[in-house]
Amino acid sequence: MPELPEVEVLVRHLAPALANRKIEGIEIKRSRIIAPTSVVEFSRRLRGAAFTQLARRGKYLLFEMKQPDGKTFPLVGHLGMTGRMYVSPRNAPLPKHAAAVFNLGAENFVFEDTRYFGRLTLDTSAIDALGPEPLGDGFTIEYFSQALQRSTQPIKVKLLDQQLVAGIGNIYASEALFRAGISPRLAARRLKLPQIERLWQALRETLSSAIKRGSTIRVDYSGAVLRDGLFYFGTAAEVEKFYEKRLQVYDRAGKPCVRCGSAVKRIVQGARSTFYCPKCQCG
DNA sequence: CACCATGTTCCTTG
DNA sequence: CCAAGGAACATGGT
Repeated sequence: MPELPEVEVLVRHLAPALANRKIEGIEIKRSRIIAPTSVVEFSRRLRGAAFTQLARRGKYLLFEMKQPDGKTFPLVGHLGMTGRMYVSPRNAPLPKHAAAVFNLGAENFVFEDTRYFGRLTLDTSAIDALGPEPLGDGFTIEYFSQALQRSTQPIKVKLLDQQLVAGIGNIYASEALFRAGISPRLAARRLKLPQIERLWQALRETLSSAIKRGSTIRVDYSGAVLRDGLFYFGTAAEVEKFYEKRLQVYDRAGKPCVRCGSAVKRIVQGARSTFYCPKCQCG
């Protein structure tokens, strides 16, 4: 379920549910998701520890753990393509693709991941390589402009570079370029300053409005309820209402552009789909 | 059967 | 050495 907004919404949901909960036991069902940490080391460090703080960095979740002696250490999570994390009653059945289960006493903290691309590990090295937070103070127009000048890659591909800016994924890269009216094929270094400013603004608006929307829907990550096809859960009516106006171009190939009515196109860049309106995004 | 999928890493090629 | 492109990872949906 991953891109910055969905991770942010998840973090806000999980933080109060996990705060001060102690880990009584751990079950690792797929060791690849804790790599490069070993199962033995993972269990040794975490059994008896408690969750304290929870934060987000790019698409990563940063759990602060506290040992009985008061020392703290970080636990790093990533949802990959299909990961979900939630707290559910201990007697609830575990999902088919449960990757890790933490016994919190009356409840379990479950990390479920169909494709097992996600991570829940003690290795924090991935965090160090991340660029600035797009919604934070470090992501200035000056920084963005300088960084883009050094790249010949198409702007859509460059936006997925987590060292440029952290948290943009395949969906919101297309969405932000649509909002800014910029062609995804334009080489990064070819963007003019007005375009860079528009894109900078579009990125921040796209992400923050997605966070806002995600925060308004009733989210039940644990329930065996409907999902919206990607990230969220709720009743049929809730999901339909939520889904309706969520994305403006992504996955809309052949459908009319919401702004001008011409057909949305799908192209492949860097082996991944890009969606755009050839008429609104000709710059 | 074919192709597609929210992400990251590793390998090859130029 | 660097950038770019692609495959791999693993499972499911259409």
